[in-house]
Amino acid sequence: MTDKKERIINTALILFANDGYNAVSTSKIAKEAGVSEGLIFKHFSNKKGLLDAIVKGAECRTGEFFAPILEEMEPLEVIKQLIILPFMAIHEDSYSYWKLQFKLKWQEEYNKPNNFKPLLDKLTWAFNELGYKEPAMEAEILMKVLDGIAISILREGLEGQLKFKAFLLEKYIK
Amino acid sequence: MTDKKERIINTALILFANDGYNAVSTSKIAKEAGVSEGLIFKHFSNKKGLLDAIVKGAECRTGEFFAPILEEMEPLEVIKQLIILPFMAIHEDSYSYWKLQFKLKWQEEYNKPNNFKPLLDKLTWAFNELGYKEPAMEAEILMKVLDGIAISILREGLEGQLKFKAFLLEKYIK
Amino acid sequence: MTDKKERIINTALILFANDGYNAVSTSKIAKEAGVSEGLIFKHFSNKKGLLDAIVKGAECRTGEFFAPILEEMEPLEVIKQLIILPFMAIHEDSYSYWKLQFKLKWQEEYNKPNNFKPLLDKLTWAFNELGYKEPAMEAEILMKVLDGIAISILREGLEGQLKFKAFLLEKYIK
Amino acid sequence: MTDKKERIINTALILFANDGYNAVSTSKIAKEAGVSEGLIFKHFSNKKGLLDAIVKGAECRTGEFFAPILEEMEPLEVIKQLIILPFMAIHEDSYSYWKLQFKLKWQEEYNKPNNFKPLLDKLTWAFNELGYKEPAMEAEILMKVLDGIAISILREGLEGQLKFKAFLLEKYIK
DNA sequence: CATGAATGAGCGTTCATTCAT
DNA sequence: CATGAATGAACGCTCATTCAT
Repeated sequence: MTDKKERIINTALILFANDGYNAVSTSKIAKEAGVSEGLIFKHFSNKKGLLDAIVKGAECRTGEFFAPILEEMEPLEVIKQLIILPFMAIHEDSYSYWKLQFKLKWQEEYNKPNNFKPLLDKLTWAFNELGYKEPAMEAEILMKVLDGIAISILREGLEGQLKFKAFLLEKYIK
Repeated sequence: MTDKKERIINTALILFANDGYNAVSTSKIAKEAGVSEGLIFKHFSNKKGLLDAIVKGAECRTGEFFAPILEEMEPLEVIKQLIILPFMAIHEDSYSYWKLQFKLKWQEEYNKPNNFKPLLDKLTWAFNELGYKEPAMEAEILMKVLDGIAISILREGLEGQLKFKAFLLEKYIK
Repeated sequence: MTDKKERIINTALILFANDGYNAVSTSKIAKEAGVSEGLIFKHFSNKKGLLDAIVKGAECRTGEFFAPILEEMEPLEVIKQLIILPFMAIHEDSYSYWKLQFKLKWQEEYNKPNNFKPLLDKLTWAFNELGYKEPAMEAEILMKVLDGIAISILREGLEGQLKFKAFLLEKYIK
Repeated sequence: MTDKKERIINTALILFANDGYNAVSTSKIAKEAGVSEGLIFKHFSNKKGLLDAIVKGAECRTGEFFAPILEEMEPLEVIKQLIILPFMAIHEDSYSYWKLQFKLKWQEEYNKPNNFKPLLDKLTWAFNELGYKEPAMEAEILMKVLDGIAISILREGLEGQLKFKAFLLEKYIK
């Protein structure tokens, strides 16, 4: 991957995450990245192709966070690691990746397969192992909470949400 | 309010909710509403002004749903009514209002003050009345769950989420 | 039809006829016509739509030349009028219309139905009435000659071809 | 001539003939020919230079068809061979050469000297030898017919035009 | 109140061409 | 000889907005 191609991806990621895919023009990306506009299309064919390349790259990075949880065989540890996931994963480096991810959810036309399904299944398994009466529903509820926390972190920063880490760990892990 | 002005608002609401504010052109709104494009600007001066008018109208309607909860003085009843709120509020008539509301949350440029703050405060009060140890945090958590449910209803329909109503009522009301 | 709309059509006709449809940009048409580029698309939706409007207009004008021939019931008169047709029809006013017509023939993608078929049929009828052995072939041959003359007129002017009028009339009408 | 250079010429010829010079991009030629786009400019400096190379090559090939006619000293044989020329020359191998040739006639900017002038002169000579009253005009008329036949062959295939071969031979050779 | 002709800036994209390797 | 990254100008087209009527 050439330097300029990488600069396009990085610039576009940040701009897309901040302003939304539609609101960012390819000319702005090019200008910001210090590249000619045509180069974007040489490398990615489309504006959409550029987005795809970004998302694919992001999936690799987020996958790294998911893998250890999916492999964990201790139910309580699964729940614990899932609770602390949003607090660990959304740091400076990957902030834009996550923000883009959540923004795209509201972009009807960009219907990528649900990224979080494997985590939900694992969580259901954990609740089941622990003898919860309604493991599937417990899992979905906790996921909604963590989703909400992630959204708040992305919008208002980490600090305001940190209190929930201890609270949820206490509630679910005791 | 003239007939045509109202038609513009109603048409734009539906289009904005479905396709997003940026993706809908004023020309499409005019065509769909059966009015001239110029009329939109006579009435609302801006495309943004049209959005503001819609949001203001929406706030009135959603406020009607919030009022009885805010006036309720029985803590358990507050929680109960809040839990069933997303299942009651998001029906055909107001579906577009809510969808637009949630979509706008992700448009950075449209940063209206948090609509749900009064509800959150009331919920905190209720949990406090009921002797919960961390009423503020309990309230925020429940709000995040309900937020997540509302989002799912808007994206996938009511049916898949109905199960959570009973589950949450059982959990919080016993 | 507004003044500007008409100016767009007239300007585009001349440019298309001279330089070819693909070689003329909408921005050039707008500039030459003294109009904003956007207006072209307001009136004709497409660049292609503009071409269609021109061709439709041209068909009316060329139809006026064809009608009297198609109604003529005297075989010799049919042939005579057809021979003099290219010399009469391609004058200053309609020069661009014909040039465009012939140019579009080589534009594979623009496959309009054969305009000259009715004339060919009438000519075949005339040759048949006059007792020619192979009226269909005689008609096609004469049409090819007249086609060739029209092409030469469009490319090199009327003068060089005028001699053929007398020659052909002598040959076919005696 | 290197293999790749030849591949560029052959590919471009076919593409130009089918889609027209302007409609074919250098990138498409490169892709289709399996070479890098830069190589086209190394060899021909311009897109126009590539076209020139093709046309020059084509002139050699078409010249091979003209030579025997120009050398023929029997008037009737000249006419006969000229009549059958379009039916002989436009076969699979050289189809694209002729199609391109005729297409370029309508590109104003590509005004190459009339290729067919020597043939016309020879034909005039032949008609003169045979005692025709207006040999020059007879020659031009027959050339226009053959031109029209060539065009029809290129656009609709050989079959529909074959009938004219016998008809014209009968008419001119008896 | 309402229309619709008209605009100008910007969009995503294509293209012929250059140049370092 | 050959590549392919890179460019800049132009393209067809969309858009929010203005204004005379």
